[in-house]
Amino acid sequence: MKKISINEIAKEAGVSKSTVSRVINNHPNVNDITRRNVLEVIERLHYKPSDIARNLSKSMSNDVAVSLPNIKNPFFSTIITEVMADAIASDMNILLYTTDSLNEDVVKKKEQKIIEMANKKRAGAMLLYSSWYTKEMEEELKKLGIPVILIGKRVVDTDFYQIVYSEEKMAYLGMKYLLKQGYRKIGFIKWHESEDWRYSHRMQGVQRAMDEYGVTLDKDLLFNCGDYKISDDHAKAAYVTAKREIVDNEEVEAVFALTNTATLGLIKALKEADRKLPIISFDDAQIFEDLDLGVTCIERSSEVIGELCVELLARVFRGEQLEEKVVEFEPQLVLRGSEKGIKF
Amino acid sequence: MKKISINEIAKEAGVSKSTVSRVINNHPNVNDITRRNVLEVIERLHYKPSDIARNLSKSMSNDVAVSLPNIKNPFFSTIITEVMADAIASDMNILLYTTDSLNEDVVKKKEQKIIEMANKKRAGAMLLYSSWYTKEMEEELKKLGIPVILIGKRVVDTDFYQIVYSEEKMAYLGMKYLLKQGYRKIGFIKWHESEDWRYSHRMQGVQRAMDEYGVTLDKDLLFNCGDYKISDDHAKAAYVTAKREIVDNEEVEAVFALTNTATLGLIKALKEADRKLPIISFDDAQIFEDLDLGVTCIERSSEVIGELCVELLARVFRGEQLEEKVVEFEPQLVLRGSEKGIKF
DNA sequence: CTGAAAGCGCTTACAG
DNA sequence: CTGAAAGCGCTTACAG
Repeated sequence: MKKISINEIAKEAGVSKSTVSRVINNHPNVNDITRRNVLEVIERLHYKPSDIARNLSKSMSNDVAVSLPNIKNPFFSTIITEVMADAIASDMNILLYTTDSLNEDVVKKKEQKIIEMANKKRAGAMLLYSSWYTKEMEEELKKLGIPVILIGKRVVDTDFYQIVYSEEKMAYLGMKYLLKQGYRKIGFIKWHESEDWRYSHRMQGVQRAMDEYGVTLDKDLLFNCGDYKISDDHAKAAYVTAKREIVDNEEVEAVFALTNTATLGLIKALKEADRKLPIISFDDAQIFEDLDLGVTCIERSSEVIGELCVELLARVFRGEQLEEKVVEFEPQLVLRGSEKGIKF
Repeated sequence: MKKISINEIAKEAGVSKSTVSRVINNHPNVNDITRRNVLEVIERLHYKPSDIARNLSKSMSNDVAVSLPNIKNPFFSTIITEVMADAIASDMNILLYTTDSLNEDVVKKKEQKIIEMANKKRAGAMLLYSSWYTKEMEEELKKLGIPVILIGKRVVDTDFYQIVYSEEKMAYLGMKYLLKQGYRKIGFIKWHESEDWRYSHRMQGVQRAMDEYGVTLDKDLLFNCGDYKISDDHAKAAYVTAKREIVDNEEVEAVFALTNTATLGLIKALKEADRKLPIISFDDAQIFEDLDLGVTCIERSSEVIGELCVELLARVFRGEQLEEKVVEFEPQLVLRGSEKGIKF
């Protein structure tokens, strides 16, 4: 079924398509009665101008490409939700892409494809959270020739806008608190650095806190989930790791889970063994509250980040050049009790 | 920064744009050496053909509009994830829209806007989950003139494809099991029918099971979360409701939570009061497993639904007319222990 | 195997 | 206030 176009409207209304275009775009210089007539025809024929034709002719775009690791993590779904609400209100469309993998190579390959797709779509802006941001990506993104907003850890060598939080500072905050509580044999649930650069930053934060307290890292207390290639499911991998290595480990006095999903897996394992270890979670999760688990965590507010994205996006779409290239967040330690021992 | 177009490539390669177009689209009738030459230029100039120009000229589209209530519910995020993976692999773009509200009027207004946006974008297909599907929506959707796939409860009077599950049957299954266990004073956490049609279907299922057992419904055991307009957050609303009306209610022998999010809130409230009531959840949730809560539920697999969407979408995009307009799912009762009393 | 030309559905100076 | 014409960046018969 063929869509009706501006030509049919023009013919039906007995005017040129220039005029139709003017009324569609609310140009002032249109005779009132002409306008009303055209509007009536548009209404009657259910005509909706094609964004694609319009974008082509104006060489602009009303969609923003959003690339995220996944959408199941509440952190990301919250961001999307915020951005979405504004997008719909502002007549912008969101082209959503997710990579959905923990494998660095897979992710990079997908991201490359995603950038290419956004490119072909001639998106007007791009929002990107990449776990492994590289010089090559920066180059690919630059070729888009559109404003890009990077979310996540700070990238030193970039020309794009950034909404950042310091992974290092977050880990530092959590670790320092545990040390302050007097714990010394602290275990870490993490992935290999090679699997995710974020963990190396987190470990730096841990290290900084230890240095302050004159404590040295005990390699035996680093529990790498990556060692068990069980699943792409973070929680499950952490669960297995905790079950095998932590639950019966008398050494461990407390655990710092370096991911909110890992925290979930850890809790499950501890619960099964009925071991009420003190734990702290890197990142909060709605579910912690829903289930009243009293999980102490280092929080970065995805709502706030979402709002920031909305704001930046709006301005950037208007063609504004922003002064501040980088917006940084202050993470916060939220005490809920689990730092003295998790309850189930 | 102006994007380079097919014209620049043609000029640079010393051929016409027709030829460039042919090599882009892998037409067979191109001289091998011409092709290689053009390819080289394309590579060198980082040329990516514009989807928007191409779509306009071919009067086709490579994006699918997806409209969902929200993206935080695992049921929906799973579906998107499945669809996404396939979309990226097939060079299709997903235009994502969510309504994010529990208010019927708000949702309807947003959906109208969403359909209009998809229309202007000239999307090639649409995937839609609507909590309040109406005749008017059907009409609006028809005007799109594209294949539409409805997910959710069965709509009797529609020409579109449907991927359905029976809410009635699901509720029936859960209720029947509780009755079979011998419970008679069964409480329900639900919303008002007026707030969401799904609940009326669910209550029909409940009724059918009761009829079979010759039991009559006790209105005092219907706990409507909608009565507390606390929050758009299902879990929180259910938590408050349960806390006020269920936790200290000696009458109640078991609870059927008519939403997975409600189940979460209920568990939280029960846990605070340390009341180990038997409960069943309508719908599963990943988190139940992650936390090892042993929640018995009626499950409909979002993975399977996601795969179905992918398959239908692929065929429908190819212009296929499918025989089967409706695909129905069999819900399943998954026993995990909470039907005898929730553990925390 | 290749190019000129028309067309996809809009917008936008330019005349009038 | 309005229309004819060119252009946005592609594709696709139609000739050759």
